[in-house]
Amino acid sequence: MFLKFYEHGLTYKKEAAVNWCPSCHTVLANEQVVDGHCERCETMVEKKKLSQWFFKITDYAQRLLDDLENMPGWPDKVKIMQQNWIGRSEGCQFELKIEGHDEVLTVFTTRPDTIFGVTYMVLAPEHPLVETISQGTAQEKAVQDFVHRMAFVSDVSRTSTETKKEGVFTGAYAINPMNDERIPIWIADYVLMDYGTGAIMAVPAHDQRDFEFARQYQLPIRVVIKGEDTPEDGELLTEAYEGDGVMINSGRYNGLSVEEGKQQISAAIKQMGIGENTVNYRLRDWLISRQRYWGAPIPIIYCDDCGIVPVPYDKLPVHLPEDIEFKPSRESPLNYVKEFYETSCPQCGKPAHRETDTMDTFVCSSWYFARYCSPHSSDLPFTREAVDYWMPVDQYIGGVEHAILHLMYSRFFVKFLKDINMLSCDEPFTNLLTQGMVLKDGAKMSKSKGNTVSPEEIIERYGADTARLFILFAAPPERDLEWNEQGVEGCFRFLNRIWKMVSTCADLIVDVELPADPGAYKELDPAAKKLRFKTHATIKKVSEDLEGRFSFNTAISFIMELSNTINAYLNEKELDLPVLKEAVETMITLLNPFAPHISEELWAMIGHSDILYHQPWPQWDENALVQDEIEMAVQISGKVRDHMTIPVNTPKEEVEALALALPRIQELTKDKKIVKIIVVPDKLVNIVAK
RNA sequence: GCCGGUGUGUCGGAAUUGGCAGACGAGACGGACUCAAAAUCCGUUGUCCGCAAGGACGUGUGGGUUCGAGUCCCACCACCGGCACCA
Repeated sequence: MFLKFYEHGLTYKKEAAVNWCPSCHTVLANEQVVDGHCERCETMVEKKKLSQWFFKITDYAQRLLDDLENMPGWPDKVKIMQQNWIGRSEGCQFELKIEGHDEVLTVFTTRPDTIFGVTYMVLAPEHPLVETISQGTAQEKAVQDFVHRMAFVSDVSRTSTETKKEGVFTGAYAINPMNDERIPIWIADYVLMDYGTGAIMAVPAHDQRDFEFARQYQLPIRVVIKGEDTPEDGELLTEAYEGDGVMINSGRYNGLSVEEGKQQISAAIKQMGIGENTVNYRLRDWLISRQRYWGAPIPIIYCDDCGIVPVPYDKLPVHLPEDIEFKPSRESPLNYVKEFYETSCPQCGKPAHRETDTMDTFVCSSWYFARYCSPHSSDLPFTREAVDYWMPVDQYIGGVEHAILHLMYSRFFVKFLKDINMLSCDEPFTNLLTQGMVLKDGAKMSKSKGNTVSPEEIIERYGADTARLFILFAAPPERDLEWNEQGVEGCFRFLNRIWKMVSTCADLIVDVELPADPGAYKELDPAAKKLRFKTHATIKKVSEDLEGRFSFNTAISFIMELSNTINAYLNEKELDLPVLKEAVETMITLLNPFAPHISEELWAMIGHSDILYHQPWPQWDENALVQDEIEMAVQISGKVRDHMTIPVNTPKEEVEALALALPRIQELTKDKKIVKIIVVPDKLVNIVAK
């Protein structure tokens, strides 16, 4: 995989200030840094300049974004998180001349309409022009000090909105291409080198960050967009005005709206040949090097003569040495394994050395599902035929914590694999369910918090069926679930009740033959008919809840209801044994996915010698769901006042008449005028009376 | 700050399309069984008024649409999650 990306120019090595976790002793991708802390061990990450391997995921930014539109099977939450992470923004990139220098300064802005409001420029401290333009000015020393200091400030504190912005004048000036004004060039911590061009035009009147900086360093603030009640004098502003309005102080563009201004000024910039409309993404390339032992080796050899040489395909895979020693330095032990490290150059044959960094484990998890489709393929990672048959995955289940890690990396991989013709789907996972976590005392179970519940203990005490039943019953799958001992107890009791109930009636039904033709159930006494209705209503509800809805908790509650109904039926004087048997069998069968062990036992107990798991899922009989009579609610002006039991499909007029004839309704409406009557067939009737 | 999501009894949660809110489970209370306890079984359990029949109120708050709103619309509050100096 790595070589494929490499061949297509999507893998590159570059020196950059990267995220370094001092505790894990490795670098991390942007996605693995949460609030400035390491995703794994929560240590504060540092910045370190290192030469590292990257995957060019940014080349796929637009497609990763666009295709989210066609993924109805994914939760919006996850799609929005990916959208934000990719962070597309449209704007205009253009060049400015620097007074007294040949170099030009390139900036990116989403607000070209505010170009007449530029009162200073800002470069990131790491910007390559910083040294050149400050050289020989009175500011040179101050600039050097500032740049030096910034190199040691962590990204977290630098990019925090809380910390005060800091900057220093470079001594140089740029020329505003629209009005030839001289604009001082500053450097400041609030501009980031790795976004856009690392340089901005500052418009303090219409950008809050620029506004704060300008106020702090007494830089001028010029209003160029007039909102409804905003002052025209920048000195009177209390905060930047970022809303819509009419352009002012902008020469021949005065009077235009923000939208018109954006278009016309970027058109002018393009015409002048100094810039064009561009799109920027917040998404950065994926840093995949790791200084860990565990991980796929990066198949690269460094040769003094040939440089970077990929390991040839016939020498793959590169195996990790197993005879290794972990040193307390926590450096990757691969650096000390000569047999691994030392090798020869595949091109010239001279002694060379291997890359000792390994790949981020997310690389491997980005395509394992394709490998799963053809696990036995030995010469290829997977065969085209197998992936085309199985992929994409119909239903994927995982935690939300992977929303912008695994789930985006995998999408990137699949798109690339499609591009190089290794598979033919656009997306890896058609439907996604983000399941919740199991919590104890309101927190994620973890050893360090000491709030774990050991599965062995639960299984020992209640059995695996109870544990499974509780987990599925306590909350819908996408929600977090609080582990509750009493709830577990409740599920255990439920299974015990069923066991007892089936035990007591097994003798009654064990030899009963169920009629093959459902028509045989026609003549039933009311109690039996009710039970049969419940049986089939339960089949329907449980089937519907499992299919697509994944509503396991409600499915289980319906089975509990059926069990309660059967239990009540057993008190009847006359039992209809086929109906009873059908109900009991159905209950056991529906319970099978949730409590496989006990349901198999019960299945055997009522006389079956085959395995329940092999039985087909029960089908409901629509005829059993047809009721003769139905209870309707009778409302007066939206409030339920009475009920009546009437035949189903009673015509509207009759329902109205019956409702009005009820003594209670007569009583309550006798002094009132009936305005109108609404009948919802077989549900309720609402009499509007004044 | 921006963008999402959620808000229902004592608790976990139902209510799938605007149609009887609180299914199912837990907890609590009362009763049966027991010398007693546990387990089990039966009953009650949204709040308030009432001996009762019944009534009033009730899905975060305030308003709106509708014969009818937990569900739709507007504003606000609280909590959770994501992003956060991205120009």
